[in-house]
Amino acid sequence: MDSNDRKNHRKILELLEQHYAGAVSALNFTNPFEQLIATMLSAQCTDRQVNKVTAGLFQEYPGPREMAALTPEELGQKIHSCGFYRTKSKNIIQTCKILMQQYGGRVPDNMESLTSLPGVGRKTANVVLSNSFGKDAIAVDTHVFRVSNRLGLADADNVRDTEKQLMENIPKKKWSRAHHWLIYHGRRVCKARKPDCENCFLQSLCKYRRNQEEK
DNA sequence: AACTCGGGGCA
DNA sequence: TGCCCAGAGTT
Repeated sequence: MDSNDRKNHRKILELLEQHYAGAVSALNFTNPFEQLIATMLSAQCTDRQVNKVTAGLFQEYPGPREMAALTPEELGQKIHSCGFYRTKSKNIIQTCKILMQQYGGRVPDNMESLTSLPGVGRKTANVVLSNSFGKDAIAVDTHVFRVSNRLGLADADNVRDTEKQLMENIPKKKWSRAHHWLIYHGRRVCKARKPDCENCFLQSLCKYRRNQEEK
């Protein structure tokens, strides 16, 4: 990590911000409970599908008390379009019951408690911690992992190292937005299978692109 | 590491 | 029609 790397990181972040400044995440919730449930729903389905479901869902069931009273069949019907609905409804209802029984109806604000909830893994926990509780954390999903590695914002073979390196390489002020930029870039341009390097505004700064050209 | 869960959107 | 999606849990 030398001054050239830092300069490169800074340029990449500037361009990401410039390019995606207007892009707003549909999965951004100030309310920790809403953030938790929306993120649990978002596993392997598009943000649009989640967004379609959540508005009405939170209107009708604003907290764990109300949501815990649903049967898996009832909730499954409501979240059907998000996929994996049987697993998700079962986990969400059980999580709501635990929130009521063990956490006074509130969402815990630490990693250990969050990941002990059924259906809540490290990524979901970090989204809640950083987004709704203002904790120092960056959630790393498949897009963030892949894109940050390709760009050289991280060089890691596991999620925890990516988290650490991103927190080192990105100014804290930009963490939550950078998380969104990387995901957005991963969906539109830096795709897993066929990255569209020819049309990428970061190609001159990208480590992956350089490596490809050397081949 | 390799499964399973899954309906919906999109080329 | 086939492929893939803001993951997590089990084997």
